[in-house]
Amino acid sequence: MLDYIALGMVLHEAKTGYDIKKEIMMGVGNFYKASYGSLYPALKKFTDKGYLTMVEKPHGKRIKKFYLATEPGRAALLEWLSSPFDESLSAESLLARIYFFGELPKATRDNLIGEYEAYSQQVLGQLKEIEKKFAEPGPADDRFYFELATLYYGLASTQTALRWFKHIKEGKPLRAFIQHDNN
Amino acid sequence: MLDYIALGMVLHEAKTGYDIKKEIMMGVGNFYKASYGSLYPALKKFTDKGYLTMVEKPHGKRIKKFYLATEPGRAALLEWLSSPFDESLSAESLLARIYFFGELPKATRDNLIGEYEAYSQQVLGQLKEIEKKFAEPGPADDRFYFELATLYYGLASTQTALRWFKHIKEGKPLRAFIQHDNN
DNA sequence: GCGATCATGTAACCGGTTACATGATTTC
DNA sequence: GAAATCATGTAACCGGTTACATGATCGC
Repeated sequence: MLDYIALGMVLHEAKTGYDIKKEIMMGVGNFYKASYGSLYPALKKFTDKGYLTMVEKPHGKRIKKFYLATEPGRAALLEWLSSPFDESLSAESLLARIYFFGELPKATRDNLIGEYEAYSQQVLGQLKEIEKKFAEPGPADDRFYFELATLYYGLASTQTALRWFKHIKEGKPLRAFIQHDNN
Repeated sequence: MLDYIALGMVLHEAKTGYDIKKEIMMGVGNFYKASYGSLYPALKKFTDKGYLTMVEKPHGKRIKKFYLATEPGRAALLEWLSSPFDESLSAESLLARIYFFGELPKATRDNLIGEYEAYSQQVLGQLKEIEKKFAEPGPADDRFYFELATLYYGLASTQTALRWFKHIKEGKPLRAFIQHDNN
């Protein structure tokens, strides 16, 4: 996953490993962290594979290594972005893909977001099933309070995800997605 | 992490590895998945450490192994639950801990939830800073649409988390946390 | 000149997954 | 008696982190 994220960061501009890490922190750091211990080997791997080119530029007494995506690299990224939804994909993986969705044709990404949406809808249904089972007795809210609390967190997150998918599929203005009132 | 989650699942009742896996799926499966390839070794590790007892019960031609937390095991779990917040903790790790918060005295857990809350508040501030930078120009919402979209997802999730922390710290009824209207 | 930060990497470790292996019990 | 699922494990692998090692450049 880190390998593709790094690749995505150098589609349009050559960057050093150091810069790529900063870019990752700023761009997807919200839900994904990278360390040099995995980044540099990943860059080497994708360079060996032909997905990246590396050019060395002297900078004073030192040599900086600039990485840039090749055409096969770009193609590989698009394929990664377009690969069909699979239940084993983590939320972070989905978010990382969507980060680069501007690279995909609208039809493709709408289709993919639709898949994510369908799955979230399914998860929501499952969580609601579980909720029903526990909520039935009525006053037994005390015992299992925290066990249930995490379930409700899941319900809320899934609802938010669903709302977000719809929002970005329709290309609505982003600021409208969140509440700007309190705090 | 799996080791502690498994331990938490056998605080009050002895279960087989197979049962523990099902319990994990039902209880925290929402945000955490376990596989046998990690579960069985984890059970062995904590049994060797004295955190779990294992008793074999014949069942027809076969022997089932039932695991149950020991007193040191319970103490270790409480210590894990109580360990102070640390930025490197994942959201899943936090949720898993909170799942077992019913085992902690109210003062301790309120204090911990307060720490989580403070950190989320800080994250929210950072995300809002980034948002401000991008939102400033005004009409440049088209380019970087998906890059920004993940930022707004982060903003919404963090807001939800904050609302949830406050909700459960006050012990409010859980059903009141989510919107039951649409769908 | 000093501290921050730029800059690149390696080695040991770690928590986990996947695939494999095996077979008993239950349900129909 | 077949299929589902109960039940326990191992071995190879994998994506990553942590700690270590090293040194140059920039801003003050």
